[in-house]
Formats: sequence, structure tokens, C-alpha cells
Amino acid sequence: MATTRAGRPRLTTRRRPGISARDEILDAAAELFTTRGYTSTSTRCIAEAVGVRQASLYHYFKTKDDILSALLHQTVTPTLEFVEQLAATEPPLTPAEKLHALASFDGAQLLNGRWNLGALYLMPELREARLAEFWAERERLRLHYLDLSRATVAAQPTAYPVGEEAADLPFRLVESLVNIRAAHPDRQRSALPGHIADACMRVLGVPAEGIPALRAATDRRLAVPVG
Amino acid sequence: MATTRAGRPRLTTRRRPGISARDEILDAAAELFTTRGYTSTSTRCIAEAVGVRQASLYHYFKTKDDILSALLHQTVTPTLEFVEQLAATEPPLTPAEKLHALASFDGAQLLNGRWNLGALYLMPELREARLAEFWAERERLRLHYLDLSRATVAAQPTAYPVGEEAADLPFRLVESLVNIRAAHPDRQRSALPGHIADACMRVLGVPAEGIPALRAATDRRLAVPVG
DNA sequence: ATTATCTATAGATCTATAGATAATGC
DNA sequence: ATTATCTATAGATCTATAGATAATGC
Repeated sequence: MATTRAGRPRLTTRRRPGISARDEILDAAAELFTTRGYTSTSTRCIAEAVGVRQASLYHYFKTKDDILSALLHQTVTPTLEFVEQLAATEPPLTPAEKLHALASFDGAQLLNGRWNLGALYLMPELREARLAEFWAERERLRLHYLDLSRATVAAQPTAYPVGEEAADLPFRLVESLVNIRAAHPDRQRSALPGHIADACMRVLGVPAEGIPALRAATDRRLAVPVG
Repeated sequence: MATTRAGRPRLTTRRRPGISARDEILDAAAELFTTRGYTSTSTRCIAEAVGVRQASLYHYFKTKDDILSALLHQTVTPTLEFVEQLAATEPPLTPAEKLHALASFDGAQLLNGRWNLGALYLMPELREARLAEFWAERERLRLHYLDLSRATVAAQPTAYPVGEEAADLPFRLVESLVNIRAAHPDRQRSALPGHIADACMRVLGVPAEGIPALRAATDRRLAVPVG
């Protein structure tokens, strides 16, 4: 029961009740940045979506960039934590098991957020120095995918070996969920991450008959709250 | 030998000699839009990159949007033409052959352009009504991929069938070349489209031993100037 | 005469800051 | 006293238009 907090009252009643003013701003910004782009979204636009005056945003964020930065960090952190949990699992998982679980988890993160925040990754205007910290985290995640993919390829004994170039593709397949979501905003998609994880295996040359077992193991792993 | 054309002379000498003024503008805009984003790139910025005054752009393009629109159309048209050529080939190709060739061709288009124009597809601010004509063309291309992918999946007799959901993935794999190029701008990449085309096959459940033949056929097909 | 450029500018933004104001909390 | 909001605005853009100017071409 949020009793009224100190401070001058808003002109409008709250539109996103139940969350803090800071989160209201992040939520509105996430919606607008992902649907209209970062530069095209003015601070006035965000403020209107929240129901406050433009200048009021600056009580919570020093600059417009800071809003973006907060949103971006929110998208990588949970997946990086999940990677660490996978590495610590006992008995140790095979690379294929880890990769399958990672792709499923990461895919679900990208699809189930309230807004399609992954779409932000692809906007050229944010390959800027001021976001270097975020990009470094994202690159760390890509390298985890790459390591696991290489190990998975290496473990496949096949007469028609899959090239090392395939090792970047699982990361890209999961990333493509962003585009799929953008193209079909209202499609039923809870099953997609599992299918993408399977596709990652096929792309790396894992024989089809081995994939159902990987899927079952991942489903068990993600069903219990991790940690 | 371009003799001096009519009109008041520029203040600066040409920086991109040998092409028309309109193409100079398109080239500068392509570079800036793909590296800094559309909205973040001002018309003044484009003009400076060309070496003319900001207002001079408007002699060639009615609005900034028109520059973008010209660039976007340039990216889909050749691939749609290639699809038509594939359909008309005699004797008829199998769906897998067509898809493999399409992925290779489209991938090469995305990678070999002077600028990474595919990066424009992903910018939310251009899902705008004024670009509807471009998006309709792009959707036509996606549906070609989808049809060929479905037919390819259906043709695979396997005990572990690949789901129908996989049929959207070849289009996404090719599209991911945009991200790969953005992430590694200077990587050697002439071999990538072929690898992506192979990966499309694996993702659809085509058995590994069938893929080298498809690759060889595509390479032959793309070596001769098509048409 | 026609063309491709230029200069100048209107009018509409947009971000961020300064400082006033209206609540609560002590 | 502290806090969250408000009003007002400075200063910096940005797009597009009007109209002048300096070439070539007939």
C-alpha cells in the first residue's frame, strides 16, 4: 500500500501504478526506444508517456543516455549470471548441454521481457564510447557462446565435419529472436527458445538423434528456479 | 571524362570523383546512416561528408526520408530478381537447391556492399508508414525463404523430424550477417555466405552428407554471371 | 535559359539547468 | 528539512524553403 510520498503532487494520476517513479520512466522509455528508436524518442515523449513534465525526468537520471544505459545493463546481467551457474553445476555438464541450456535461457529472456529490449542492440547510434561498459559485457556473453560452440563442434565425430565458422552462429540464432519478435509482435512464442536451442545444435552438426535428450535435460534445468 | 557541368561551382573540390552528385549523396548517407543511425545523422552531416552545403541536398531529394528510401530499395531489388531467375531455371531446381543458392546470393549482397546497408532494416524508427512500400518488398523476400524452407523440411525423411518452426530460421541466419559484419567490420568474409547457406541446410535437417553437393551446385550457379 | 550550387533564415524542435512550489516527515 | 514535482527558459540544434549567384549550353 504505497502511502503518498513526499514531494509536489503530479498533475496527472499515475498510469503505471505499483512501481517506483524511476521504474515508470524506465518502462516508458523501454517501450518508446524499442518501437521508435533512441534518437527519435525525445525526453518530452518519455515524460508524456509517464505523465510528468519533461524536466522531472532529470530528478532520476542525469542524462537521456543514463536511461538507455540502465535499460541495456538490465538485459545482459541475468544471462551472465546464468552462465556462471552452468559452469558451477555438479557433476559438470558437457559443452552441448551448457550451450543448449544457455540458448534456451537467453532466448526466453529476450522473448519474455515486457518490451523487446534486444532490439536496442542493433541500433548503430549506440555503438558509442559512453556505452562501452555495456558492450564489454555483451561481448563477454558472445565469447561464452563461442567457446561452448567450438567445444560442441569439436566433439562431433562426423565424416562431413562442420567448419569452425559455424561456431558464431548459435549466438546469432538466439539474437535473431529479436528480429522475429519485431516482425511478429503478437505471435505465440513460448516454444521458440527451445526450438532455437535445438537449431543451435543442428547448426553445429550435433546428430538429430541426440537432440531430444538435450532438450529434455534443459527443460528440467529451467523448470526448477535456478540457483 | 566528365567535363564540368552547368551550375554554380562547389566551394570544395569533389571527394568522391567519378560518380554523379546524387550518388555522392547516397554514398555519404549510406555510410553515416549505417554507422551513426538515421535520426542521429543530420542533413548537415551528410552535406559535410559530400562537401556541399546542407541546402544543396534538396536539389536531389525532396526530403531526408527520400534519401533513406532510395537506399533501402537498392538493397532488396537485386535479390528479388535473383529469386525470379531461380524459379525460371530449367530443368527445375529442388527447393533445397534454390534455397541454398538464394542464401548464398543474398548473403553476398549483404556482405559485399560498400556499406552495411542491411543494418538499416533493424532500426525501429523506420518501421514507419512512409516506408511501407519497402517493407512490403522485404516481406515478399521473407516469404520466398519461408516457402523454400518449408518445402525443404518436408522433403527430409528422418526419424527425428525438424519442426515447422525451423522454417523461419534460414532467413534469420542470412539476416544475421548484418550483425556479424557490424561486430567485425574488418574480418575476411568472402567465405561466409557459403557457410551460412550450408548452415541453413543443417538447420532444416538436411543430412550432412547431402550438403557438399548443394554447395558445389550453388558455386557453379553463382560463378557464371546470372541471367 | 537552364542548371547546380550558394547564402540566409523561419519555425520547430530538443536537452538540460535554474529555481519555485507543494507535499510529507521530524 | 527533505523530497518530488512543477514552470520557464537558454542555447543548440535540425529540416526545409526562398531566393541569389555563377557556371554551361543554345
